[in-house]
Amino acid sequence: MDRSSGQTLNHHYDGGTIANMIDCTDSSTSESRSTSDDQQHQHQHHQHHHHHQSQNLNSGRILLNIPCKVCADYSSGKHYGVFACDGCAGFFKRSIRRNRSYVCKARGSSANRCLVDKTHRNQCRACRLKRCLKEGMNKDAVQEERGPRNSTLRRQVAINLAQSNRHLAAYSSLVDLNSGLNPYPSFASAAAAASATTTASPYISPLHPQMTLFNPFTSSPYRSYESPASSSPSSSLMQPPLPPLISNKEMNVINPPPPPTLPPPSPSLNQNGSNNTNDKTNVNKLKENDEILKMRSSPSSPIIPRSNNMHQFLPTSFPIFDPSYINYYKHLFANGKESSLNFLLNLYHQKPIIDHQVATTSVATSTSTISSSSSSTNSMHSAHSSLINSLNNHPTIPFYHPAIAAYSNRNHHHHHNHNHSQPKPIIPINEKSHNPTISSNHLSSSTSSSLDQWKNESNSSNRSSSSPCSPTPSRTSSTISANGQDGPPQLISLSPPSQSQPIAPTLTNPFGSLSHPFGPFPINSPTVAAAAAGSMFPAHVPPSLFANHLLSSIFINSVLAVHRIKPNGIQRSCRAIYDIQRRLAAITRTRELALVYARQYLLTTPEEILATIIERGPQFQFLTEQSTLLHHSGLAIGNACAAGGCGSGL
Amino acid sequence: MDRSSGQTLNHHYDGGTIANMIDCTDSSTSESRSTSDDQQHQHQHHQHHHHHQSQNLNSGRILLNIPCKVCADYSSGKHYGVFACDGCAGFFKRSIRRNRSYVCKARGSSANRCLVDKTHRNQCRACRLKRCLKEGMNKDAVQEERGPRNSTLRRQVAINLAQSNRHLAAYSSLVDLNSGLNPYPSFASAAAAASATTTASPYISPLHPQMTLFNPFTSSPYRSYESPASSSPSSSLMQPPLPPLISNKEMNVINPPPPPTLPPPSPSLNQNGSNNTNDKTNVNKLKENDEILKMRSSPSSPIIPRSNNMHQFLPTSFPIFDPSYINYYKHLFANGKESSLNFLLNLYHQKPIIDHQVATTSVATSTSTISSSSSSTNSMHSAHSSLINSLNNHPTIPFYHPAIAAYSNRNHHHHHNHNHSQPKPIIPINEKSHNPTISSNHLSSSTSSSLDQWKNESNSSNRSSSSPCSPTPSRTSSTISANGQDGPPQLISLSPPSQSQPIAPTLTNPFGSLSHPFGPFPINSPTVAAAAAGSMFPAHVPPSLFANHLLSSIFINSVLAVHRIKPNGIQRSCRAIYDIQRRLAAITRTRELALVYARQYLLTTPEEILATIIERGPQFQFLTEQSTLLHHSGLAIGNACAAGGCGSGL
DNA sequence: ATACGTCCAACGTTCATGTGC
DNA sequence: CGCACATGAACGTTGGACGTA
Ligand SMILES: [Zn+2]
Ligand SMILES: [Zn+2]
Ligand SMILES: [Zn+2]
Ligand SMILES: [Zn+2]
Repeated sequence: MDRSSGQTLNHHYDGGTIANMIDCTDSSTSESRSTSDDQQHQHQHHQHHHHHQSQNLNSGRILLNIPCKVCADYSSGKHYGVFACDGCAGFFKRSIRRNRSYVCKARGSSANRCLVDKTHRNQCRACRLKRCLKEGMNKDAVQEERGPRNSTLRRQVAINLAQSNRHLAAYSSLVDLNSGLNPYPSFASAAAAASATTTASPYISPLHPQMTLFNPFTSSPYRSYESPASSSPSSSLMQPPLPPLISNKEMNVINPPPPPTLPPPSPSLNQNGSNNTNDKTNVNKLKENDEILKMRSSPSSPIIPRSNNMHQFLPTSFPIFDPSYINYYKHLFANGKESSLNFLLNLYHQKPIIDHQVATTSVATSTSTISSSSSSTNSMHSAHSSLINSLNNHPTIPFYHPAIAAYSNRNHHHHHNHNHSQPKPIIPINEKSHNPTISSNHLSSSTSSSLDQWKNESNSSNRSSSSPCSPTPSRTSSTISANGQDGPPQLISLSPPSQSQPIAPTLTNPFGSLSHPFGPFPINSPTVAAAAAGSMFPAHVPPSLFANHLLSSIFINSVLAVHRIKPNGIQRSCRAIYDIQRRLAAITRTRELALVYARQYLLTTPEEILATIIERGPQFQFLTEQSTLLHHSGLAIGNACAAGGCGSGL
Repeated sequence: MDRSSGQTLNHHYDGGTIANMIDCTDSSTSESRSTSDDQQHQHQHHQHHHHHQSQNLNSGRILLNIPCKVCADYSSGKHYGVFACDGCAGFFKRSIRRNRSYVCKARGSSANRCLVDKTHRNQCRACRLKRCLKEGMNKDAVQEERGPRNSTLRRQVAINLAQSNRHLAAYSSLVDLNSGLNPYPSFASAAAAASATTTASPYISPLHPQMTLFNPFTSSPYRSYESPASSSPSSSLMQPPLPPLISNKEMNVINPPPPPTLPPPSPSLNQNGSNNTNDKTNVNKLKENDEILKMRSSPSSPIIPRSNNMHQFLPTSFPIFDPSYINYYKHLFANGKESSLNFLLNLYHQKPIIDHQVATTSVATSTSTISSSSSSTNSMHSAHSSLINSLNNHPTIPFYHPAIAAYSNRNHHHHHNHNHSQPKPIIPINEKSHNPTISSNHLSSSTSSSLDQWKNESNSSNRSSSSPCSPTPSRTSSTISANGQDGPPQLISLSPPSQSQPIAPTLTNPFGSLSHPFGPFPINSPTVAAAAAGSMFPAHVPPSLFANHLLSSIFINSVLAVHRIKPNGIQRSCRAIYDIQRRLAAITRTRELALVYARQYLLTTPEEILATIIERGPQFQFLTEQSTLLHHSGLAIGNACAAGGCGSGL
């Protein structure tokens, strides 16, 4: 086993030959550690009773009090046989794996004797590596490189479609096909369609380079609500600096570097440049080269000039499902990954039935104070403006975001000189709001074997003759009536419809729910973060994609209310999402990655999402720790999947 | 370290056929091995050359000469139906359990044809999994995730104990100590008190041996509601066999084998018996011997005759906290298990203030159809009977249990001949019920620095002079009024107080909440399991002890409503818990371990818990389990503890 | 004993950031 | 400045050790 080759063993177990041998090799410094292994063993056991390990305050990272044998930094455990810090471990791994050989630049008597400590360890690679080897780091413990964890996306879709095809066939056998239109198109055709346009994604299209501090999604109507974060330090509390809201990767997508910088594909790999020193670099170059070739050879990827009109490259329609089959969609989402695959595929490959008749999502309290664009042709954007509206005005919106909790626990991370002697109260939040899209009124249909069980009962009467995916909704203005309840349709049932309780500005809401005591600008209210921090669990978040992420959840549920979205709508939605992100980020001082994912959900083709889901499962990448967390708890698989992530497709 | 054993193994097999084969394949890596191991290898190889199975010297690991059918490494026996190594077995388990799907990165003709052997098995997970399946590994043999082991739970408690001192110190500096009574007893004194009576628990006291199929907690008043599971096969569905509800361990506690079987402590360890074949057994024997010695030498552990009167050995009082500081307790619970340990300590070591005036927990719908013993002297039991009552009657109880979800996902696992061709509907549940103990009406107090912020505002007027842990509640009959709301006190606010909506027997609950369409006997209703299966998330479970386990959570919250419990109450509570367990187990066909833990919580004294901690404390105090748990989680410590712990105090 | 399980140290990758050219 | 590469903190994975029925 590779692992077994750890030097560790030698040092620890034999106490004799090998350790002595190694110690003999480096007699100069080994005095402090020739006793080292055995004595250190004793020492460590002794230390166990004291402060053997110290935890980083800001993260789950554990650092031991044992110093790195190379640089005397805090080690994070044994690496390659010795106690070493992460940096030295990584350095050793990279050096060994790439077969690097460094040369000390020092001359004279100080040659090869550079000081290697925490602050100087990067000064001389040669001496650092020498020190690593001298301290006994085991080359053989460096394993071979493994494959990438997630792959380049679109290519692999077609590979796995056959499997999904069988899966879907089981469903399609249950479907009562009328009008000859298969509501579940076979994956073979889907694969063909996908492969036809593969790697030709126009969504990786450039925009105008803009100020990074402003909303990159062109002129937002919400800009008037932007808090001048940099201009006005009027807030009473000194706040940590706002992190960048958009990652470099996303910024490269929406606002890429100058397009003609694609290097010409190298005809020969060995001529790739002067700094290729080994094979591995060549392999990487090969991959890059392949990518470049693909992008070049893709039939429909011209060199797109910079433009603000990103939407011209978006798909012309983005059909969403029939709300009368909302229960079936819920089932698909609840069933985990493979079903959401079908969901996404159906979502993309079906023709929109409700062609130009776009549902307008009506919110209970639909006086949009923000949106100037709640036009009926853009229901997605309307949903999002209502989302922001709710976020601003409504007292009972479930206000959970993990970053907020993280914020209140880590908020003084960057500012050690603040007074944080008193612990922040962690206050649970009792939420009263419910998402109607996950209400359950279909318990009785569990025994029926056809897809009719998934029909929304309130709408099934006038839709029984239509195909599940080609319905004509009876009323287009209310797309979600999850409870089968008559009355005003609600996108997000944030409150009792009549609002019998006035919104108390104080905190003693008799409903017990979190009230937003601020106005429409909740940015600098510290109570929000403190309050939301107590909500450890997402309250009524459906077990779907975007679970655990409230705002993404709201987003995805608002998507369910949309029948179509046009490119313009996608852009506007991104704008809205960015606005939400900025508001939240102003509170939490984090990047609010969930909303980045929400944008990516919009800006990514379903094929891309599909490929990612195939590879990673429906989880946020940064949330997989939760599944690890749940791995230790007693939850079952489905729960772990749902609770652990179920995040955005990308 | 332990890992070194792997290397040893590889080397000592090198002379064999398989090793030669492997060495031929990857000569590069084997050549680079240190020469120091070669001698060892020769030696061991000679030793074990002709044995079919060999055991590593350093561990009990046994490797066979049969190669892994997947990667040709040495197998350690059959895993999931085929001979496989540990790595492939674990990989298969993880992949199946997490429902992963991988995509081979290879292109062209070599796609999905990656070499899978010992050294390359980690290069392509897709091909590895494919190979696993091809070789016949059985997906169905992968079981569900189990809960954390008891030892893990103990260690976590130990870790949290170490932290709680600091945590509590931060609070105690803020506490205005009046009457000279430190409301936070130092852990040193607590430890001393615990160690004084350590392992002398009279609670490990025998009972009458009873039928295992009946409730071992004597005659339950709920027995009339028991479904004659074995006698009446009247249920339409053939159900899988009910697992044993009580582990052998627990049964030994409550109903032990004949008591005088305590063996005399062996004076010499080397004479321990004939079946000690190695050191490991001797070590275990040493531990056992030590235990026996301790039990014998404990001053107050007489040989207790079998008796039904277990309660005579229970503590006479079981004081619970002041409800006026309920918010503080909530905070403690929200902060994770470290705080809940304080909870336990405070809970036990404080004198009951409300001495004989036991609070009666009144439930909103308090017409107990089950309990014949809702006497005022047993509030704990009353809480539990109301729990059962709610479980039976109430439509809006958050009905989540991981085992239920697990059941519906795999319910036909053991019975292949059932028809399960149609997929089970997974139906999300929209829950309306809220746990009042985690309601938040204390947002405004986040900036106050004293413990007064934790005071329940509705009760704080007449309690401001009392110590946080020694209050005199103003009204004893309503212990929890979490919202600061006047009106009927609610233990678990399962419904709107006035019940404006009649409980609809159908499924079209306008509230969108899960209704129990069955009567008071929900045992054989398949819709319950199906419906509850959709509830992936515990709705409003506080992030406390027993998080993720609804019923335990309800239990622990009901504890908050109890000021005292008498031995009789503990027994009756165990009865009630068992009843709940049986009902749930009838649905889920699992053992419902969470409720076993709940009983242990009752039957174990805080001294026992503490003694275990102290006993193991120095050993585990600085271990890295928590770090590993937290290492991958972006959550802060408290959250991770709360989310990952979810266990009973023991 | 076998074959499930969990646990966790020590591997791995990923990617924002830093640094030198 | 941009580019290319190195760095290391933060997660994810693996498999040997050990618990349990
Ligand atoms: Zn170092
Ligand atoms: Zn140097
Ligand atoms: Zn194998
Ligand atoms: Zn492959």
